[in-house]
Amino acid sequence: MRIILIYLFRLIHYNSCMVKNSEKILADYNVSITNPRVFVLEVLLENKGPITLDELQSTLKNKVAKSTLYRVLNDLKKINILDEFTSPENQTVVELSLSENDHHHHVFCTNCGEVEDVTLSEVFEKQLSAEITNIQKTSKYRIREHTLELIGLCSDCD
Amino acid sequence: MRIILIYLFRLIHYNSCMVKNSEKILADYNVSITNPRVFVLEVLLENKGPITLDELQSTLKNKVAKSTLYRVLNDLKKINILDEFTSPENQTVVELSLSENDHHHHVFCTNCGEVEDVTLSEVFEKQLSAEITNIQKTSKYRIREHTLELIGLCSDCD
DNA sequence: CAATAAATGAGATTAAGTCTCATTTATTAG
DNA sequence: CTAATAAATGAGACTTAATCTCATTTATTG
Repeated sequence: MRIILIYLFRLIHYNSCMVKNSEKILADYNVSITNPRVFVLEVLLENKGPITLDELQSTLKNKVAKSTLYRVLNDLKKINILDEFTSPENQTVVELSLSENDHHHHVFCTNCGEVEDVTLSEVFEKQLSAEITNIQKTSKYRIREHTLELIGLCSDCD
Repeated sequence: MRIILIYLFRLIHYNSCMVKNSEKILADYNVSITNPRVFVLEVLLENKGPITLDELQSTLKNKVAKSTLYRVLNDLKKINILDEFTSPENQTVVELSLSENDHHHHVFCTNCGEVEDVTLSEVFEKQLSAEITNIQKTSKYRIREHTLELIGLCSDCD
């Protein structure tokens, strides 16, 4: 019983923190605090990492209308705290990017579609920058960004 | 006049080669040789590199029905000579991959949507393999493939 | 060349994402 | 706090890329 109470307490505490965070984020970016925005942000914060739109939608089913979900995601993209990309299996994936300096990449499971963040070593990112500098010398492109996608199987599907 | 004739000769020669190549490819893969398949392959061969579906479609307009174009592309994917991917601007891009050993990457123009192939230096691909090996040690994913996307502006849009 | 199987074209269908508009919710001035 | 105004939402219509259906055409095989 005691364990259950502790668990419940933690759960409530945890969730209220998420709500607080969500509201703070919206306030910080001068975006009005509304239920749908808080709900979406909560899920994105709790998830901690990239999430497929399918998963996001089914999590929020009956809480946020489809049109509103897409609108909220576009709001978050506009204030530059949401990344959106397409998986190799053509699923739309979405991820909060709250801090400037969290450059990272993604690894995809080709079977179940799960995605996770991957951070490359500093040494390697430097090697990569050097390579890009070299490529620019002979390329007609001015390169501003890069993304490395790793593709494989997660332990569940392997 | 002579120059024009030489040009025309080259053009005809070039095009007939493409047709030949297209038919040979289809024959090699035991796929029956039909007009739509030859038309699509010709465009992909002439283009020499990645091409957006929009561009492919407008090039083939009135020659191949939309449903057939998609079917032919799926045929080529099935025999494993066509790669398909999505650009950062959400355009579908398609590219022939005829030889096994032409591992390469892509650079995208965020303005006009143009895409080109990029080949990384051998040294850097080795550094990349090493980094992936390291990542695997602590990751729950078994990594089978990787793609590096470079994003920027082409000289026309810069 | 005839019979059979495969591929095509035209348009219907599906599903992700956007748009519209009447209603609800948030913000602001008093 | 309340009324007036502005912004956001929900429900469902609309758009568009991609797939599917089926009658017709084209390729293949005997």
